[in-house]
Amino acid sequence: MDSRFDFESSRAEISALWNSVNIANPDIVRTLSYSALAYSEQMRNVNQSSKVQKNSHRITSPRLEPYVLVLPPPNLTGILHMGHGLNCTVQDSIIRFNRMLGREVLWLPGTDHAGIATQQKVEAELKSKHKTKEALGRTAFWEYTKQFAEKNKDTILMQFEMLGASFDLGRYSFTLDEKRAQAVFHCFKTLYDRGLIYKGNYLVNWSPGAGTALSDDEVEYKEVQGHLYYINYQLVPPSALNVTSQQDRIHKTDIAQNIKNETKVRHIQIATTRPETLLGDTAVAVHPEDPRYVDFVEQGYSVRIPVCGRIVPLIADARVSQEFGTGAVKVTPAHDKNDYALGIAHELAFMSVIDEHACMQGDIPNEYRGLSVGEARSKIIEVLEQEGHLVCTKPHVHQVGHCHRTGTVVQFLLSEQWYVRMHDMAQKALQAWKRGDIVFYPQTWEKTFEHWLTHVRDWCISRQLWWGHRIPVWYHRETGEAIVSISDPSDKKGLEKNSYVQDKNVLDTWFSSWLWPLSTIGWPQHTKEFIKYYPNTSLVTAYDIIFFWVARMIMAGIEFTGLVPFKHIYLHGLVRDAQGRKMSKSLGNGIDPIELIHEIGPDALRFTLVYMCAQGRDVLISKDSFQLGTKFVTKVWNASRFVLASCENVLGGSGEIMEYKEVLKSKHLKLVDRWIVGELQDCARVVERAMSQYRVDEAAHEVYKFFWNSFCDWYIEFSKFYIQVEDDFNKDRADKTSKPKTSKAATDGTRIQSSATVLLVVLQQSLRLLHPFIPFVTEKIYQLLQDRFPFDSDIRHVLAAEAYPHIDHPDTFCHDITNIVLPHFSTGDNTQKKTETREMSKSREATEISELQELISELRRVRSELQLPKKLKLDVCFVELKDNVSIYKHKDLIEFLALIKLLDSENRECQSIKVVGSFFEARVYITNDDYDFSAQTQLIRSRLSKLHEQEKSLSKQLSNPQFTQKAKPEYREKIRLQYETLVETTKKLASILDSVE
RNA sequence: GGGCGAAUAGCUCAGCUGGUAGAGCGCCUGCCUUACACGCAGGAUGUCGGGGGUUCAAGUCCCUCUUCGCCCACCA
Repeated sequence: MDSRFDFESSRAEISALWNSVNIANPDIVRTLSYSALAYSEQMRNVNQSSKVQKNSHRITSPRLEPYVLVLPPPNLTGILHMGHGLNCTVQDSIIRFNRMLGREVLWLPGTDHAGIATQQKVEAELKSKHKTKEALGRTAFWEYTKQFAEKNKDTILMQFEMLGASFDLGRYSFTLDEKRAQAVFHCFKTLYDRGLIYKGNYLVNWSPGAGTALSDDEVEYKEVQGHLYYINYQLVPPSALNVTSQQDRIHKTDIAQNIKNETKVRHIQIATTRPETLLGDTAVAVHPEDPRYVDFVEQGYSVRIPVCGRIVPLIADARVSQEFGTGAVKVTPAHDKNDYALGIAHELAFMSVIDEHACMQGDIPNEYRGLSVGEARSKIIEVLEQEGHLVCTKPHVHQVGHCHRTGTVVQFLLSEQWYVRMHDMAQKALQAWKRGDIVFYPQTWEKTFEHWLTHVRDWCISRQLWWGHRIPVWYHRETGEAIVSISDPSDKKGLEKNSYVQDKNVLDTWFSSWLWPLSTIGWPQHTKEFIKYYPNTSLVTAYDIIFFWVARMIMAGIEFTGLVPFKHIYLHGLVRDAQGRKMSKSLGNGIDPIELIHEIGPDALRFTLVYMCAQGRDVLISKDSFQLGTKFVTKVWNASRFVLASCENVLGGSGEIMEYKEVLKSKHLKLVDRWIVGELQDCARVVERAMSQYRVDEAAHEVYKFFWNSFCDWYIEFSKFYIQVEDDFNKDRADKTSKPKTSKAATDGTRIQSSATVLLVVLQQSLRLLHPFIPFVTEKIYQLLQDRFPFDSDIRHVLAAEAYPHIDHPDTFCHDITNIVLPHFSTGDNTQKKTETREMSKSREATEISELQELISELRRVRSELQLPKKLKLDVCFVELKDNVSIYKHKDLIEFLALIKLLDSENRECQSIKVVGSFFEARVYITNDDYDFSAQTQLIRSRLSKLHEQEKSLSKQLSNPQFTQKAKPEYREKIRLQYETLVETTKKLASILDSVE
């Protein structure tokens, strides 16, 4: 075995192993132990699930519901980015964890056709080939795009496999496939029949870049440094107007003469950021109480628009702010949201002067027709300046809507579109949330969710695209009658074919995505799958699509089934670079997950992401961040390598392992064995609690700490003593010391073997603990472990299908190669008394092990601080040992790990220094070196000053009567004990200082 | 304008229900100790953004101010 895990060569092999047992398919009964060969016989009928489960060894418990999760379908526009990497990793960790808990797990994958984004990409591709979609025609374009999507789908699924995603590919869904199309149609028809879908001519957000209308949510407002142009509009007194022309005074330019005849030409000044829209102005509005303009309004003045000379009314409306600009606003009802509302209220004319390409059009002076909005703006400013209408220009920062897909500035146009009425659905969703049917993790998002639903507006669902679900509405060629139908209704109506023509537009992509939890499991049919898996357990996604997707899914779920689509929503953060910027191609700060997998492996990538995914926070990473995962995976690999090699050495190969079932009785287990098992179980418990709260980062932290600090730093080091006892070190010591001591372990073969076996078991269990996060390396080791020490003679166990170590499943803890019953943790007996004894003995042992660790650390510290060479064995003698002789039980272990020799009596012949701990005072002899004691004095001094400070604060606290009266007794006692220990330690240290000086 | 969040070691961040501050990286010292130098053993480092309050006790709860993010809405 190499000292680095060769993930490149193992990845495919392990994926193949998982595939061979179809790990992701919930329809297969998994006995705890898989037989790859026999797996096909385990296919079961869903109907018989309960029966089969009962007979299987699987730890599936009836009290556990199935765990159901749908993958947020990635867009088929390209390849996966780091955000997908995070999303996938988090879900897979949750899924693997729940699978190992014995739940029936369904994780359903799929992809999204992403209407606008995909069509954009394809059109760009066509453009580079000097083609257009129009030249291709709708059918050919569709086929072309389909192929494009198909190609990306293959890449994306391969990438998911590289990440280790254990979703059920057999249930792969695509938002645009036949089944999903059925669901979309059913949805449309139902909503239409319920009166929740309507068509109308309204002001829409129009993306000139994508050539389609957008929903409000697809518009991104960005701050833009623009200008505020102050323009004089000429005031026209009613006398100048021909009374009979009041009705159609717009376009009347022949009254210009009348105006000229007025002696005093007066102006009203307006302010605008979009002067080009003045061509579409059909009024000027002021506040009804604005003293500057109130007279003009009352007297029925009109206004003459510069450039085009049109006369429009001066209107009064309370929505106009007196404070902003000049208090007078030009009104362009066809191209501005607020003006649209004014236009409706005052029955103004709607003049469309901007077309769908953001070019000027309509009833405007010829020289402007066809100019782009930008060109028109420049030209109009020029003309206004020449004609003296432009008063001034001021810089102005304002928010401008941009198409969130193409980035082009959104225009507001009048257009006929389809809409979904949202209000009632939103109310139902709010009620469900208030009832607690749905819970957000972290909960902070609930307010955002509530706010959006409370203020939701109708959803524009039609898109002027070709790639998507065609709107299932057919219009009669002559009568215009509209029929909702998936295909030409002519036949059904007994009419000639092609009597109807289908709506040209397609539906918003989200109109299929919002059905995702429904459509992927059979809806609108009430299939068994649907009944079993709906509602899903949870949804795991990034917070940026809470409106687009999450809120809408909830509404759809409730609208169509009366139930929320999932119970938990875990919203994780976005992946950003180390400076907190979004990863993007233009910034060049992106990290390609697949490239990185080739570099560091999937486990290192996964572990880092999960470790850093703190709730409610974005994940800021640079390439350096991944060291964390890389190092951890290597550590796991090497520790396992050591365990395997050592155990092979001690146990001598695979055949013998079976005998150890007998050997491993509790009486052979040592303190350190029980300790590490306890640590492992504690860790598993914390992981379970963390995972149930979607605190994946915390779970990762815990397993990291357990594996590295407890298992590697302590337990493996302990075990080296028990299994490597007959090495040179001990021989050396035996030669040197007057009283040679053969280790107990060395003389007791059974004990070595049991130690090795426990080591194997703990490793095996640790692998299970780690597997949800780093599946590849752990699975690889699990297989290697079985190569040498098969758990069962005929069955090859797959780690991904093993049981998670769990305190509540004692039988699952040490199964297979061991069946050892661990005295403290066996739960066979639950009587109160026994529990107490167990707890007491657990705490006594906990003290023992922490004292052992403290002593070893202190002795190591002395060596390190005094810079004594490692090879120098130090003699140590206890001067004082606080009511604890049990430490002597571990004499050999201490000597081994601290590289010392414990003497029975004080040796006064050479120099020595004292070491003080919380429960001991010892003398360390420095035999064969001259040693400068001043260094030690220095160290003691600095330590003393710290202790004194602590002592002071504790004593202050203890002498406070308030504290003694009010603090919790347990805490008071704790502080008192702490203080006593501190005083004692300080005393000892002080006396050492005295003796040295 | 409304909402949410963040300010903790040089850097990036943990710190769940109040009990006397942690990790990784970086830094210093010593080690290539036959699992691992992507390592081991030690070590240093913090007025927990400022101010006030509640409490025996506040990084943690409340108020307030400052700075910085994000989301939503928007006065043209």
